[in-house]
Amino acid sequence: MPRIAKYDREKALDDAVRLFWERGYGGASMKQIEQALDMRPGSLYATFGSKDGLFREALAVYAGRMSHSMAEALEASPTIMAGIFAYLRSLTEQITAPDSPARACLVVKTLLEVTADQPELRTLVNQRLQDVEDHLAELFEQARVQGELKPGVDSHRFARLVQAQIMGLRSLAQRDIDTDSIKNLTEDIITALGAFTQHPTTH
Amino acid sequence: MPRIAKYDREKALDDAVRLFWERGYGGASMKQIEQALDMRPGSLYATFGSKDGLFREALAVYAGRMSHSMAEALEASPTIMAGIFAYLRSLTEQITAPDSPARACLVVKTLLEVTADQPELRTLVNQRLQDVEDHLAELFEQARVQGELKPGVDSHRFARLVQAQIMGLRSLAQRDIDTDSIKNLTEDIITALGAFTQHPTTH
DNA sequence: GCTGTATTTGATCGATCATTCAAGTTATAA
DNA sequence: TTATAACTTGAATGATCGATCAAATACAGC
Repeated sequence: MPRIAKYDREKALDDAVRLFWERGYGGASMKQIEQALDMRPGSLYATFGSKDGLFREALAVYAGRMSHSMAEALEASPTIMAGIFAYLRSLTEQITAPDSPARACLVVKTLLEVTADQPELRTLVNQRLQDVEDHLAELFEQARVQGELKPGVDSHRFARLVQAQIMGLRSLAQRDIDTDSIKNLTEDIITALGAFTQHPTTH
Repeated sequence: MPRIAKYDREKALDDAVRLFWERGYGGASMKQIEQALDMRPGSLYATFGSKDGLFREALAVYAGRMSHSMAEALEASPTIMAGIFAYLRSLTEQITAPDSPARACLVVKTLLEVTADQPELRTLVNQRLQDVEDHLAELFEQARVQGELKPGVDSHRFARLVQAQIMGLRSLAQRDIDTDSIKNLTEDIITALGAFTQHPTTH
């Protein structure tokens, strides 16, 4: 059994995430992928099957990191809503970092890029976003029971509102805009969401 | 002086808006443009110069319609904030219409699609979004003076919040999601923005 | 109807797209 | 050391990209 894989799969996927995040699925050519991953076509196709296959794996890595980042913020916070707000602030730090490939979310970029003739990719992206909604909804259901949310707040509906806030924050941050404005926006979003929270426990 | 222009420029641009809105700039090939506009390459290039030129004109038409739609809502409303909320509801109706090419905003789709090697397009899109921010900021400055906004609200900062809300609403609406959820989201966004408004005058 | 010119057509351009694969290289097992 | 299998290389594939242009077409003025 000879020849160990020269290229580190994790390293390659990390480079792929960076490239796809920066340029989008259609905007990243195989030639650019070859350069970014320092792999030749044969190795790429042997390892990932296709550009589509590579993108799927890169998207999974990206989504895993995002959800890990949210989990961290939640663990470090006393309440769920405090954790959500901490996550928004941490996310703002991440995307305003000078080496961030983009500020907008890769999943949302793909959602807005994908067309009807890529049904599998479309389904995949929708599933990722549904998963996030479901995860948020579970959290908010707990928060509701614990009295962190105003009476009558629907957890799934609130989850979609929060998801829309994140999409809006990160899309607006994709504009040529200064960091302070983005941080102010994050604070304003937290304030706006305050319309749905019970106040003693949050902020 | 023979030969009158066979193809109606407005009709052609309308078709171009539909196609670009649905498929994005990179996702629309010249072949598809030829089909959608029922024009052959020579005519297309004689009329619009390039794919880029056609897109710029289509984007201007699109942006003009959006700003017209907002102006309509404002005219029909007693206060500025009521007009903004009416616009959000009208926008929701528009994008959930069965024949809408997409729910997400063409300008935002382009913002998330465009890369560093398209600096003119990037600048163009950023300028459009800055124009919207400036227009909203003027409106909110009026609203502030008229007591529609809570004391201390910064008009430009609030304008960016509202722009982010629209981006978030329309991006989330791009998911495979039912119309009722989108309408609920719109109402929740209006509720959330209530954190910045003086209440007797709005809703 | 004829002439002249603006417009349209459609073949064609070189470049780039994602992908394939035969040949070469390298490391392990015997 | 040799054999073998896994991996890498890079040229080549056909398709499609945006764009060009000579030839055909259609309309206004006479």
